[in-house]
This record gives sequence, C-alpha cells and structure tokens, in this order.
Amino acid sequence: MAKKELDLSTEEKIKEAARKVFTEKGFSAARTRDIAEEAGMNLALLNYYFRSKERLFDIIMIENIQKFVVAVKGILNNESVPLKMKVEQISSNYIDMLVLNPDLPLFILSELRANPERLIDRLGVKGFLFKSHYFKQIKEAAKNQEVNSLHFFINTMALIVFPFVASPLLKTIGDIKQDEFTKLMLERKKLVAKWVEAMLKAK
Amino acid sequence: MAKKELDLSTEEKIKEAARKVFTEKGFSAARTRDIAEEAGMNLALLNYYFRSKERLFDIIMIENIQKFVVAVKGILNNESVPLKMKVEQISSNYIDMLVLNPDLPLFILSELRANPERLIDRLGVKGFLFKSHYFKQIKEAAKNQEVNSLHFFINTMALIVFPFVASPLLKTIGDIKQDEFTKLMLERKKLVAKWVEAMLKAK
DNA sequence: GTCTATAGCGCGATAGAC
DNA sequence: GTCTATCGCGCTATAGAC
Repeated sequence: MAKKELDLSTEEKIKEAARKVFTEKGFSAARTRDIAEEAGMNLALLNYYFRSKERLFDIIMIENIQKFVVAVKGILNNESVPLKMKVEQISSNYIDMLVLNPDLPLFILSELRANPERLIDRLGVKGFLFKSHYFKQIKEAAKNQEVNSLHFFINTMALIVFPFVASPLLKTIGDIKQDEFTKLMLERKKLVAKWVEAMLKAK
Repeated sequence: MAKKELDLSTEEKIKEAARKVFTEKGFSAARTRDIAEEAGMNLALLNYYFRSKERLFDIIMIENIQKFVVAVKGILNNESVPLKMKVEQISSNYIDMLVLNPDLPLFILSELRANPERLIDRLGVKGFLFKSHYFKQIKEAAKNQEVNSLHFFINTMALIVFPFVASPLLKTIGDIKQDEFTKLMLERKKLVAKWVEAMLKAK
C-alpha cells in the first residue's frame, strides 16, 4: 500500500503508459512495443505483469468506464435534488472529468462497437439508468410532452459528451486551438442545464 | 459507364466489401483477407485494383465524408430559407442518411483522431463552415445571448449525430432493439429544430 | 524482477501460372 | 483479370540468463 504509493511501481507505470497509448491509437493500432517504450522499460515486463495485451487492455478499459460511473455516483439517486440542479451537477462533474480526459469518450465508444456486451456486462450497469431517480425526474418533467422521455436523456448526454467526441473535427474545421476548446467546454458547465430545461419546456 | 452499371464490376464489389469491413472494424483491425472474402474473391485482386490497403481505405473514407457534405450541400447557403426551416432540412437529411449508415459518424470520428488534417485537407472544407450563410443565421439568432454562438452550432450537430455515435451504449444499457432505435431517430427529424429554437431563446 | 534473444504466427504484398 | 503459392516483415508472447 504505502510502498506502492511511494515508488510508483513498475506495474503502475505500465498501466499509465498503456492508458495513454491505447487511448490514442485504439486496441488494434496500439503495439505492446509502444507501451513498453512509453513506460521506459522492456517489452517482456508487460507479459510478466499482465498475461497479454488483451488482458492489459481490459483492465484499462474497465477503469476508464468506471470514471463515467464515479462522476455521477451519488447524484443520480439523490432524491432531494431537483432535476435542473441535478443536470447542473452531472454536467459540471462530467465536463471537469472530460477536460482532463478529452479522448475518453471517443475511445470508449469506438472500442465498444466491436464487443458491446462483453465489457458492459462486467460492470453490471444494465438496468442502472432506468431505475435511477434521475430518470424518473426526466419522465416527470417531460410528461406534458408528446414524445418519448428517452429523448431528453439522450439530449443531455449529447450536449455534454458530443463536443469531446467531435473535437478532432471541430479543431480542424473551426481552426480552434486546444486552450480555446477547453475554455468553450468549461463555459458549458453552466449552460447545459439551462438548455435542457428549455428543451423540456419547448412546444 | 453503362457497362459498369450493368455487371457491378469487380472493382465496385471490392469497394462495397471494404466499406463494410472498414466501417465495422476500423482501419487497423480490418484485414485485407476479410475484405477479399466479403467480396467473394481473392486477396490478390485487392492489390491488383488498389495498390495497397491504405489506398483503398483512403478512397472509402473520402467517399464517406462526402456523404456528410452532400447531405447539406445546397441548404447551408440558401439565403431564402429561415434558420428554423434550415435546421429542419439539415436534421431531416442527416437523420435519413444516418439511419441508412448508422456506423458512419463513429467510424469517421475515430479514424480521424489519428490523422485529422491529412484527410480533411484533401476535402477543402477548412473555412467552409464559418463562411456559410447558415452560420451567419445562427450568429444573428444568438446575438441576444451572452455566449459564443459556436455553442449552438455544436449543439445542433450534437442532437443530430450523437445518438448514432452512442448507439452501441444506448442499445446495451437501455435494452433497445434496432427497430426501436430507428423509430426513435426518425422521430428526431422534426424535434431537433424545435429544440434548437428553444435553446436559442433560453434565458 | 528485469533483461536479451528468439520463437511462432498472422499480416500485407507480390511473383508467376493460367 | 483472376487465381495459388509464398515471401518477408512486424507483431505478441516466451525461454532463459542474470
């Protein structure tokens, strides 16, 4: 425990390097040699600590997905927080996390495409969303609307996550620098809840 | 010309197969052997018609990106169409196209991450967006808002594209079947413009 | 635990017969 | 144009010295 925190163990160095290389290139394009080099050590150690490239990848991926769970844990089912404030908290937490890990959503979504259920099953979040108090609140707020309330859940996620997924395009097409992009994203922490509220009231 | 349309040439068969395999697996995970098999022919023919895997990929990718351009060509700069109607047309065209090619956005965005400018440069759409009449209209509509009007361009794209990017997750977490998903998406053809309008007016 | 060296194999690409 | 057979490389994984 204390020892690990002191010397940042070899195992942790490898994981750090793997996180970086996998996130940048995806599973198939990433090479174990890249990861070893990034970690400043030999290739053979990767297979000593983790049995294979695939096992290392799974560990990283699970941890990445957990970041999405952790960021809203404790918020979703807090029954004393009204919807608008809840959306504000969710946006704020997610955007802060995504500014630090901007490649995360695109990485997760593109790697999930190949085998969606293998990884999701292992997390046990299958019905999680629909059972949450948050989803009940959306339903309640959208009940005077004639459309499926799932749309508003999708829209909220879209406003929070999409800019990060599309950032390579935005930056290139719009000629936006990294710090401008970050500034724009931080502005959205307050705006998303306002926009969601407006959509819920729209007619 | 006429000949090609009649027999659906070998070259076209390969491109069709490549489109499918690349879109499903991404460049690195796709194998030329898969493409050849999918096209019902031998691996050697791939290199006879296209010099290499990379050249074949580039051709497919360019065509894919073109689909996004084609879907809004003629709309963006039509000065006689008011903003709300323009957003309706854009949503409608894009959603129709995306229902037919649901994997397209995730494919393009994840492959673009590696080399953003190499492919975009070849298309000459660099300043395209900001010069468009559509963008001027957004600016005009958002001028009483205190925030960067770029947000509203991002939001519109988010509402249209994000559900398709996140569909593997939505389907798994939300237990949504393919035809339910398609039905939901088609509903959005009319809704997006309404929502964008509401966000523009929000305070 | 960490290294070097290499096994073993799957990949993209090509030579050459038809 | 289309096939079979094969080259040669680069990858993951492992054996074995230290």
